[in-house]
Amino acid sequence: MLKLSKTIEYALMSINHINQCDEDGPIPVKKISTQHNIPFELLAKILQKLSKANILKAIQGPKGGYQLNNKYKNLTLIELIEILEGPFGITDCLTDHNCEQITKCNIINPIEKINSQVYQVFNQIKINEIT
Amino acid sequence: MLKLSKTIEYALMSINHINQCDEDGPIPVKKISTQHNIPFELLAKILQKLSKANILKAIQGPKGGYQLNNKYKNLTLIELIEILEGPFGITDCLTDHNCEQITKCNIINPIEKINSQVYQVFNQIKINEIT
DNA sequence: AATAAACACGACTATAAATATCGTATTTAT
DNA sequence: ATAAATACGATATTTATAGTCGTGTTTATT
Repeated sequence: MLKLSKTIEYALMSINHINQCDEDGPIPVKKISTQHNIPFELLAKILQKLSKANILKAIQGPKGGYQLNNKYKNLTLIELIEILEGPFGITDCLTDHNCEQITKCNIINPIEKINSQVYQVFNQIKINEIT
Repeated sequence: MLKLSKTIEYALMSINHINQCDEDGPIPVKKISTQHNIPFELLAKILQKLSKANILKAIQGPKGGYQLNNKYKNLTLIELIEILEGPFGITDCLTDHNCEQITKCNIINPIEKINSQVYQVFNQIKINEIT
């Protein structure tokens, strides 16, 4: 509970990997997946999402791979999470509105307080600064 | 991902319920579970844990139920989480140390930073104050 | 003493979300 | 033309959470 998903971990590892790479050329998924022991197909999909969100730039064909886009420099943790997993919320009722307890819920206020505090923390964390 | 578990939600609802109850006598699980549409057996277990941790006081026999203990007044969210779910950590590697990526992990520092920030937030949240 | 209303608790099952795999298509450097 | 790469929907597997069941214990009330 309250775990960062593997998806987020793999994304952070990849961004960090690409960022710290000496070579200038694009980095293929294969390199990242073997070096960090991440399932290839799974990682491929994650990087595709980041590419669609313009965090990474995809280059196809031989000698292709992924590069960091400028947009990455301002990327916050909350943005990364929402790109990969949709709207952020520490309970389902904050994003989905299908709650068994809704009629007699007596903790919606505390939940919202906690949620906004976590949101704030993640909103202040820049991927650029922590990796 | 990064969801508060139902366990925590149910615990918060119960504490809040007991706290706001007009009657002075102990509140039986049954009342809380029916009023908030929470599975009885599940809730029973949660309250048993809180009782073992001296957050609640259990009173057995007819007219029994649960009352708040004084300890509840200083209870933080992080304590509640750890009572009900064990050591807090936003990744398994921070608590379990069985990680597939351990040899080539390049994000342990960022992970630890994020973890300690969330920990701090939860450590400052007093259940007493938000409910 | 008998009864019934409550808590105590280990073992088990079900469900949903996360994780991982598979198959096929597309792009492009050489 | 070929091979190395991304693109992506569909499916399968795994895991953690959520929920159920059965049995036992305590104690107020009669």
